[in-house]
Order: sequence, then C-alpha cells, then structure tokens
Amino acid sequence: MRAVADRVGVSATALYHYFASKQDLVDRVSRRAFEAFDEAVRKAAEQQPEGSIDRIRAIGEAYIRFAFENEAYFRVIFGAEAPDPRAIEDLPGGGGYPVLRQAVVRAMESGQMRSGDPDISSVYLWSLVHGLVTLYLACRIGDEKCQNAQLPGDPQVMFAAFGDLLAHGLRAPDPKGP
Amino acid sequence: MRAVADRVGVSATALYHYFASKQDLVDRVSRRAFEAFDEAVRKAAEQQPEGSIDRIRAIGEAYIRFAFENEAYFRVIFGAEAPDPRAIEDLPGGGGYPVLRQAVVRAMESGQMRSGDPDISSVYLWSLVHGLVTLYLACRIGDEKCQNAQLPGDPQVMFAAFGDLLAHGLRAPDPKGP
DNA sequence: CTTGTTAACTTAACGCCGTTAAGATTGTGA
DNA sequence: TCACAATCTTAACGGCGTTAAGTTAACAAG
Repeated sequence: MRAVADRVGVSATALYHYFASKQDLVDRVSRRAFEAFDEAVRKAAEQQPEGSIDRIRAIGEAYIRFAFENEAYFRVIFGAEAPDPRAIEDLPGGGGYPVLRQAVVRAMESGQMRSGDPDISSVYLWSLVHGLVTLYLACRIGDEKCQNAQLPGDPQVMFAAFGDLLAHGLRAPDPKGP
Repeated sequence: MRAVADRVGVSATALYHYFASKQDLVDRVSRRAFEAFDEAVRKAAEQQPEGSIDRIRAIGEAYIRFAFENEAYFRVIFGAEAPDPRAIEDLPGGGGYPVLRQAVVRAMESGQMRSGDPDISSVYLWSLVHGLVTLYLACRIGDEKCQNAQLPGDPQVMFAAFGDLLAHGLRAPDPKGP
C-alpha cells in the first residue's frame, strides 16, 4: 500500500478512502485485468471467420500472447494471489471461456470440428492452452537452464507444433482402417 | 515463522539455526513435495504395462489425484509461492515430466501411439493435464457457483471425457477419407 | 572434576507491512 | 458566511521476517 501511495504521490492511509483494504484494491485491479484479457481474446477471435478452425486457433494464440505480454496481469488473474476461486465466473469475460465455447459450437455446426459435447471440447482446448502457458511461466521450458533445451522456448511455437495432435489425436491410426 | 515455531514448540528465532530464512524453509518443503509428487506419478505408471496407452492415462490420473489430494503441496510446487521458476528442473523428478516422456517414447515404439517428436506429444499431454488441474483449482468448474454447472465437477471425470478427443483429435473426419 | 567448546535455544528489538484513529485542510452548496 | 462532506495527513498498533546478544545443556579434553 505504501508503495502504491508513493506512486500516486499520497500517503498510504489516503488509499483507504478509495479501497476498503489491500485485497479490495487487488480485486479491482484484477477485474480490470479480466476485462483486458477478455477483450484481447475476443478481438483475436473476430479477425477470423465464424465457424472456422482458424478462429479457435486465433483464440489460443491470443490467450498465450496476452499471458506473456501481460504476465503480471495473467498472474493476478490465475495466480495464487487471486481472490476467492469461485469469484472467477462472476468476473467480466469469464476468463475467456464463453468466447471459446461459442467458437467451438460454431465450428461444430459448420462441420469443421467433430461434433460432440461443446463443453468437453472447449474445456479440452482451454486446459491445453492454459496448461501450456502456466507450465512455460513456471518452468521456462526450452531455457538453457532446462533439461529439455531442445524444446521450443516460445510457447507460440509449441502451440503451433500441437496442431497435428489437436486435429488428429495421439493414437496410432488403426491399420485396418477406421 | 512464528506459527511454525509454535507448532514445533519453540521460539521463532530458533528456526534460524536450521533454516537460513523463511524462503529456505519453503524451498526445502517444496523439495519434499516434488519427491512425493514424483513418487506418486511413478508408482501409478508402473502399475500399467510398458508401452501402453493405459500407462499414459494412469500418469495423467495420478497427476490429477495428487493435485487434489495434496492441494497445498501442489500449490507449493506450481504456485506463485514457488521458488525461482528455473529451479524446477533441478528438483527431484523434474515435475513428473521424465516419467511421462519415457512412457510416451515406449508407447510410440510399441505402435500404440502415433510416432512423432516425443517431446511435443509429452508436453501436449502435460499441458492438458496441468491446465485441467489448475483450471479446476482456480475456478471450480461444475460448482453450483459456476455458470457451467453442467460440467463434471470432478476433474477425473473430465479427464476421462477427454479420452476420445485425445485419441482421435478435434477435427471432423474428412468425408473423402484420410 | 573442572574447563572450554559447541549446539540449541531464549528474549529484546529493528524495520517493514496492512490498517485504524483522530485531526487538519479544502472545496461546495445554502 | 457557515456547515458539511470529501480528501488528506500524522501517529500509532499489532503482526511479520529477521538480527543481535545472551543463556542453557551436552560433552570431549586436561
């Protein structure tokens, strides 16, 4: 609080006229973070045709881009400093999930994506990208410090490398045909 | 430190004969957490045949199980309170990655998994499961508080629901055949 | 048995933190 | 002009991680 107050040029206690507590201040910053995050994902999605796989890819890329260009924001959103977990759904944008889900539904309707429960597929994609981001933030895969230095250091590159697995799965094709 | 000291029945400053600082204490606890995590994943893997898809599935299930049965440990391992990110690779077990990678290599050799860069496939799986866990820890998907209450509240169930997507991918099969 | 040494532990205190209490200053509408 | 609310200040409280200095217990060497 004292540091924030200094930056604003005010005494620390003055902040308590605007924020009930430090947690309240953090919560309100994190709400802004959610808005920025949601906007970034939404804008990226809109630049690709509805119902396309490209749109889903663009959402994933925007997710990753935002996380690394606004690492502090991303940590506020999904880190341990975040407010009560349950609150996330109440925040603007719902963590980007609704945009993704909508894109998945449309892609299924257009026939570009295999149809099924859109929530399962959406959470699948969401988990994959979110996990990729948090692993890269936690572990710096591909760094010289890392035992897997042969891996791409750029999560976007890694995400691109996922393309084939995402599209066709991990299982070896049945030699007798599907 | 004072709380820990109370639990041990000792004054807070006495701890500084065993730990250089609070961070040092946390680091040493987190090293234990890594060991427990690695052991849980390794044991689960060993109960399934080498080179099988089941072994890979078991690793994923163990990852999820550990995270939820030892949530505090998991947060220490992957949370923001963790020590310097780069250190993760130096810790025992490497966050479970080597076990997974080995299982993937074997599954490719046995022909059960489509062959390719084992690191890409391993990080793919790792990201998926890790993301699933962190999303469930952060957002409690499927809670009554959540807008997606129709989703399974149990991450293991969700993971099981991923099976088909993992195996065959998201893309609609080409009507003209592969 | 004494003595010196070392490990284990204590109390007192420092500086920092979030926060509260009480009062001062300032601008505004009647 | 005066009351009032908004805005901001200083002083201080209790809690934190941590340091300094001193005390106690155990034990090997003479």
